[in-house]
Amino acid sequence: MNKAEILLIDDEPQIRKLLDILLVGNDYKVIHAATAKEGIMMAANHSPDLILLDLGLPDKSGHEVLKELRLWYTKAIIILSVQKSESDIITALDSGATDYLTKPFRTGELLARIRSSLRRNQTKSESSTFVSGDLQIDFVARIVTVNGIQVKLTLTEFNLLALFAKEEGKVLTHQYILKEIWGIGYQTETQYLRVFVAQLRKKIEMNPNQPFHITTESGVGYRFC
Amino acid sequence: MNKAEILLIDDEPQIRKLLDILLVGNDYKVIHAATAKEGIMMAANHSPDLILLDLGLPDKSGHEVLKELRLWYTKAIIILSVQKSESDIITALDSGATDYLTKPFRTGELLARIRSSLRRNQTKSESSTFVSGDLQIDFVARIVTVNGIQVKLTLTEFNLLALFAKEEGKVLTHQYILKEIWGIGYQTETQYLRVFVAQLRKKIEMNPNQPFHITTESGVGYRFC
DNA sequence: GCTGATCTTTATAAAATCTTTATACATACG
DNA sequence: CGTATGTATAAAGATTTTATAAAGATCAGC
Repeated sequence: MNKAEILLIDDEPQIRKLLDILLVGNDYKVIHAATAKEGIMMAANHSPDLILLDLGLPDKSGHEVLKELRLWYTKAIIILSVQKSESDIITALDSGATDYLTKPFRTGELLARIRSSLRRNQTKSESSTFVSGDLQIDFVARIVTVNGIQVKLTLTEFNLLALFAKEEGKVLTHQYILKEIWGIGYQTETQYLRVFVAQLRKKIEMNPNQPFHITTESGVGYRFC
Repeated sequence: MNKAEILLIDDEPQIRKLLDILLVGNDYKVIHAATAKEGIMMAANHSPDLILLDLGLPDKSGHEVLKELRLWYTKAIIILSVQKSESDIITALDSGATDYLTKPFRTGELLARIRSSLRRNQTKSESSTFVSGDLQIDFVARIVTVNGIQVKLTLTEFNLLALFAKEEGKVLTHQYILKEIWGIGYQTETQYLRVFVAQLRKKIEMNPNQPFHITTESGVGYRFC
């Protein structure tokens, strides 16, 4: 599981510092922006998993920033603000804020609300994908694409590729692969493996004669990268 | 658009009365429960769009109620509580609460947070209609049209198609589909599935011999797109 | 109980996939 | 160079999986 990336838009350096320590300490990846303009730009470039937005920015009203972000940004936006007026809260929530916390906030509560927001993001699209160069594997949907073009794999071909991807970089012995894909008792049928590796290469390698993803480790097995 | 239905679980009659007036006045349909037991039962029977849950119930801890509800209830649950201790808030949010408001709360803010939660519900769950090329499915009215022409589906056929549409793009295994449509214990009856897929294709595919919407993933299951 | 609709079960042909065989290529080593 | 070992690939054969029709069973409404 990768770290969730949080974009922090706040003009006060002390607050940014404080939150940075808090969030990094809780295993999030944090990126910073000090102004509205910078914040929107970073949101567009990084597409973070969650945005913490201070309403009191120097160059633009936080409500405007929120509206602008919501034109395209669909993940969680939590508002942090010294403003605790009801109208501010209502405006922000109705503009698409996920949550609204007033400063000073309790750090434990902030973390819990971040977890809650991230959790809801996730359930929406839980496609665990693997990417390596031109190759992309979606394990849940069982879709494999090469340069964006979908490739049709049979059951065994897909299982084999998924095994390779899970053990990326390692050398997998013939015996190990045969045991995992075909089961115990097939560990001497290396010819099966050769046939299926050849078929896989034909489907996923740009140039099957000089395989890039699945390389042969003669006498041992295969390596995927 | 139908009125959203809100289940209010609170033992204090005055609060229920107050909230009822507020919510009905804002065009929600409201149902009441005074105890944890009653609340869970009503949630199961009515499947409301949102639950307002008071933590201070007489018969069971609110945290327990929350956990019990979250075993199956996936829509929004907003906690109302006089407890403003941080640990209560954290526990509730981590148990799956959508939001947490401390009493006394401001009515405008409550309404805004309700709107926010309901909005998220909607985008998350499927919109009431699904469109893909020539095919259109109205989940509420249970009507399916192909090129604007209404198609008559039986109960099981419709359930199957709805399941496919909900999980668009993914491969659904035979077992999963059988469990969802026929229930646990039918997971080996793949022949049922084949028969119904063939019937569905005959009804919704332009060219049933070369199916476009429901494709076969041999040895695994089916994919809808 | 009858009727019509739907679901379940059976039978069989067709398609897809997996297994096996055959053969060619590559590399290392005496 | 010739042989041995390991590998790649095509293609034929065997097996599994799937599509479809159609017969039998079940159920609700009249």
